[in-house]
Amino acid sequence: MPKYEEIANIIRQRIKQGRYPANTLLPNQTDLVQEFNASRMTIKKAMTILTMEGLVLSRRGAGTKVLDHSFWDKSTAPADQYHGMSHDLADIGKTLSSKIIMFEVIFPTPEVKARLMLTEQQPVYQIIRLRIIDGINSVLEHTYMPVSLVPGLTDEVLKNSIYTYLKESLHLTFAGAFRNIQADKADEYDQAYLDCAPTDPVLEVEQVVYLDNGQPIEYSKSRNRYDRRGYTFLDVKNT
Amino acid sequence: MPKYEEIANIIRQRIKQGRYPANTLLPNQTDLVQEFNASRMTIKKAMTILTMEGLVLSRRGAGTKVLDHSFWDKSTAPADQYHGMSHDLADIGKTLSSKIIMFEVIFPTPEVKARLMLTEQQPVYQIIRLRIIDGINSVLEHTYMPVSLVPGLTDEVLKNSIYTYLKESLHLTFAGAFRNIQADKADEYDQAYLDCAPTDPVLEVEQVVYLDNGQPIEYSKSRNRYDRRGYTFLDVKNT
DNA sequence: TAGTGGTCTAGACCACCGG
DNA sequence: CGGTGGTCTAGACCACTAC
Repeated sequence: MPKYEEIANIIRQRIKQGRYPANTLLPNQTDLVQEFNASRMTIKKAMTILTMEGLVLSRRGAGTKVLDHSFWDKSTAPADQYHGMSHDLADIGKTLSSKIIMFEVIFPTPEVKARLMLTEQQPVYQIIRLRIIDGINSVLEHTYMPVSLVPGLTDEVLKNSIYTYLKESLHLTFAGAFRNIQADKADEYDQAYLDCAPTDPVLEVEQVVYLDNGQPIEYSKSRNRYDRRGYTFLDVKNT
Repeated sequence: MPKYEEIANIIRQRIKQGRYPANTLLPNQTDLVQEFNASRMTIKKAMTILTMEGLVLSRRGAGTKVLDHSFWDKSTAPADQYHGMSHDLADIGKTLSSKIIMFEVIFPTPEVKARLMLTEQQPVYQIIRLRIIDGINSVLEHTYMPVSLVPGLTDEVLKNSIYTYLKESLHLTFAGAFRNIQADKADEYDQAYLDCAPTDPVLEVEQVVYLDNGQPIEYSKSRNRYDRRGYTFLDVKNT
C-alpha cells in the first residue's frame, strides 16, 4: 500500500475517533510532514483522498477543516461501489441472500454485445437474481458476463457473491464502472419478484464494470424497489 | 489555470479530435515530459484527470490506453455537475426555459435547517421552478437557499440561471455537493406540472451544494419525469 | 530484460486568508 | 504581514508488463 494511502487511513481513523473533531482544523501540512516523515507532496496526496471522500475541506491560506456530514441519511447505499452488494451491506450490519431466477448461456443481443465489446459468436451468461435484504425482496438483478472471462460459474457462486469469486478465485481486479440511474415503471418480473404493485416505481441502475486492462466484464441492470434503496454520492470539485 | 490542467485539456482535445485514436496507446510519460516541458509528476497529474474522466486507462508496464465509450447513451445527464442545468444543456444543444411556481421567504423547517446548517431564525427562500427542456415540462425543482447568503434574488434571476447569478454577480465558488437519488411516485405537484399520470414514476435527485468555505448554500429536490432524464456517472478506482 | 507507469523526496515559488 | 495550502521540478527507485 502506498504511503499516502496509509497516511490517509490514519488521519481518517483519527477523524472518526474524534481526535480531530468536526469543524476544527487539521494540523498543517508541514507538521504532518514531520509526524509521518514524508514529503509534502505525499501529505498533499493523502489530503486529496480525504477531500474526495468529503471528510475535509482545504483552503489556501486558511488550513484544512474537518467536515461534519452526520446529518446525512445513511440508509441509502453509496453509489461509488463496484464490488457487489455483499460487501456494502455487511458493513452496515444487514443480511443479504440471493435467489437464482435464471442462469443460462446465450449469444449476446446487440445491446449486450456493444456494452461488453464482444462479437456475436462469444457466448455470455444471462443471470437473473433476486436479492433479499433483511428478509425483504429488494433488488432484481439482470446480469450479463462473457463466458470466456468467467469460467466455472456455478449456482453455488451465484448464491453467494459473484465479486468475491472474481476477486479471490479468478484474481481479477477492476478499473471502475460506468453507471446510469433512471426511474421506470414496474415490469412483469418486478411485479412477480419484488412484490410490486403495477403502479409502483422502480429505480434502475445500469452499469458496465471494467477490468483493470480495460475489458468489460459485466453489464447489468439492477431494479430496486423504490422504497427500499436509493443511491448517494459525493461530487467534489477537482483538486 | 495550473499547468497540469492545461496539459489535460490539450490531450483531451487531441483524443476527441482523433489524433490519439481509441484503443491506441498515448505517448509515454517521458515523451510527454519533453513535449510539454514539464516534470513527470505534472504529467502524471494530468493523466489522473483524464483517468477520472474515463478517457484513458493507465497500467504500469503497459502504457496508457485511450478508451472508447461512444456506445454509451448520451441522452442522460452526467451526475457530477453542480453548476446548474443551463450549463449542461447548452453543451448538447438543448434549450431550457423556466417557469416560477413559487417564490417565498420562510423560516426553515427542521429538515431544511439541518441540511443548510441554520438556526430557526435565519430565513430561507423557498422556490419551486418548472424546468422546460426543448418545450417539454421535464423537471420540477424545489429549492431552499439561505437569504443571508443570496441577497437580491429576483424573479428575473430565477427565470434564467441561479448559478450564473451566484458565480458572476455574487462571485461565489463551490466546493461540491452531496446527492441522493431515489425513485418515487408522482405527487400532486408532479401530476399538475410535469403532466404525469398518477401512476407515473418520478426520479428524485436530492442535493446539498456547498461553497468552498464549507457552508451549504442550497438544498434542493429535483423531480424528473422518468422518461425525460436519467443520470450517468463514472466510478474510477482510486489512482 | 527493456520499457512502462506509480511513488516518493527535498526544496522552491506562489496565491491566498487572516489578523 | 506571517502562515497556510497549491503547484512544480529534477531526479530517484520500484513494480509491473510484454517480449
